[in-house]
Amino acid sequence: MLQLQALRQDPEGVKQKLAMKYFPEPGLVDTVLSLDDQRKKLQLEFDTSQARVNSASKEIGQLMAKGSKEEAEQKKQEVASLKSTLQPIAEKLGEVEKQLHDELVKLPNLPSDQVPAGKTPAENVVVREMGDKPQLADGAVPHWELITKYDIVDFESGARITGSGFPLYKGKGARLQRALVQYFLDYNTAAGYTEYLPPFMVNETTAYGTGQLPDKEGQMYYMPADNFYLIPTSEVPLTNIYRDEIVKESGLPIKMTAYSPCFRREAGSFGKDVRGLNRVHQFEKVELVQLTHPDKSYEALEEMVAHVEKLLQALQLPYRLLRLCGGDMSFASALTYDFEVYSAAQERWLEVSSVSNFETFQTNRMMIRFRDGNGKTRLIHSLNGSSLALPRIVAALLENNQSADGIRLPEVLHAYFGDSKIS
RNA sequence: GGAGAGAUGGCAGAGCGGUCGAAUGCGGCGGUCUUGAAAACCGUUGACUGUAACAGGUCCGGGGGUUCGAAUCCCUCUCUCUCCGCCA
Repeated sequence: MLQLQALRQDPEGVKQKLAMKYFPEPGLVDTVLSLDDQRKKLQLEFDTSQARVNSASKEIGQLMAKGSKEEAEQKKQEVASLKSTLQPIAEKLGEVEKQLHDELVKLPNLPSDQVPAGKTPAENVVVREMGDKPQLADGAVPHWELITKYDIVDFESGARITGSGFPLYKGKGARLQRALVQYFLDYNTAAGYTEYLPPFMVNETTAYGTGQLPDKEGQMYYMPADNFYLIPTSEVPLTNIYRDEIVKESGLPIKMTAYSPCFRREAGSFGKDVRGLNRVHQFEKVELVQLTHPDKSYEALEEMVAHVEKLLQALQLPYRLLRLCGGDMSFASALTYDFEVYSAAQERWLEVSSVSNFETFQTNRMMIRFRDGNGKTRLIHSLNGSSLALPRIVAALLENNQSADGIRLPEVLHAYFGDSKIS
C-alpha cells in the first residue's frame, strides 16, 4: 500500500511513475486524494461534535456528584440531541474511510529510479551473463525424459494422487530435493540469516499484509472451512512475523531465511511453460527476507543479489541477471532482479530467483516500523529473494550435466547428496 | 471434542461505571554522582489521526449493545492458559 503522504505531496510525480508500470487507471490518484479531502472534513466535523459530547458528559458527572439532579437531567437532554446529529456523520466518515482504503490498496508500488522503461519481458535489461553454456552431446534430452530414465520424478502418480502439476519425487530425486534445501539453508545461515520453519497456511490478514490479497487472490489455494490460504512462498509468513511491531533501530537489518513448499494455482498457464518441472503447483523453495533501515535497502538488495549469484556459481550453472522493466515488475515491487539459468536441452532461460525491494509498500500495510534518533516512528523497508526455487534448478542440473554414465552433480552437493552423480 | 480461567502500554501487572490514556515495578532515554562503569538518586517514557503550532479526536484482543458517560456491565467472535479425552 502506498503512503498517502506521497500522493499528497506529488500527485503528478506519482502518476508518472505509475505510467512506467503501465497502470491503467492513473485517475485513481485523484480519486484517492478527493476521498482524503472528504475524510478530513468529516473527521473535523465529527471531532468537534464529539468534543462537545465528551465535555458535557463530564459536566453531568460533576453535577451528579454535587447532587444537582435537575441540571444534570437538562444536560443529558442536550447530549442526546447532539448525539443524534453525530450518528450520521460517523456513518458517513466510516464509509469514506473504507472507500479511501479500498481505492488506495488498488495502486501498485512505484518503480524506483533504477527501473528500466519497457512493457514486456523482452525489454528487461540483461545486467550480466555468466558461465559457459554447455555443448551437449548428440542424443541429449530434456529433463522430463531424464526424469523417466533415472526414475526420479513420477508425474503420473502425482497426478493420480492429487492432479497435474504435483510432482512425486522418488528415490534419488527425493534425496536431491533434500540435499538442495539443506545446502541452501546452510549457505544462508552462514551469511547471517536466521532460519525459520513457518506455517504453510496463513490467515487472511497475513496474506493481505504482503500483498497477496486482494491482488492475487486467484493464484492461491484457499481452504474455506478455516479461511486459510496455502502459502505461495514463505515470504508471506516470514515478513508477517514483524507485523504491527516497532523494532529497535539497532536491531536492523533483520535477516531471515526459510524453506517451505510453495503452492500456486498458476491459473492460465499452458504449453511448453508447464512441461516437466518448468511450472508446477507445488514446489520447494528456500527464501530470503530482509527488513532494513530505509536508507540501506538498496545496499541490501545488491547484497542479496550477490549472495544468490554465488550460489548459482557454486552450482556451476550458466546464468544471467536481469533488471526487470516497469511493465514486467510485480504489483508490490519497487525494483526487481531476476536470475535465470540456462537449460541446455530446452535451449531456454528459466527463472530461478527473483530478488526485490518493496521499500515501504508491504510494511505500510503491516505497520512494521522502527524509532529513529528523534524518537519518531518510521516505516522499515522490506526485501525478499529466492535462494533458490528448486524445480528449475533441478531441470537445469539434469539437462546440463547429463552424460553417458549419469548426471554429474556439482561438487558442493556431493556431501549433501551422498554421491557425485545420479546414475 | 468436554470443563474452567483469562486477553490492559516494550514486558510484568493493578484498575471492575465519571476525577483513567490508564497505578506500580522492570526495561528504555536524559541527568546527578564516578577517572570509567555498576549501584543509588532525580527526571522522562504508548500508538494513530490532526494542526503552522496548540487544541481536538480515536485506541485497554476484534465486532456489536446498554448508558448522558464503558478498560470497567451485556452479547458475540478470535486467541491464550489449565484440567480431561483423542492423537503424530
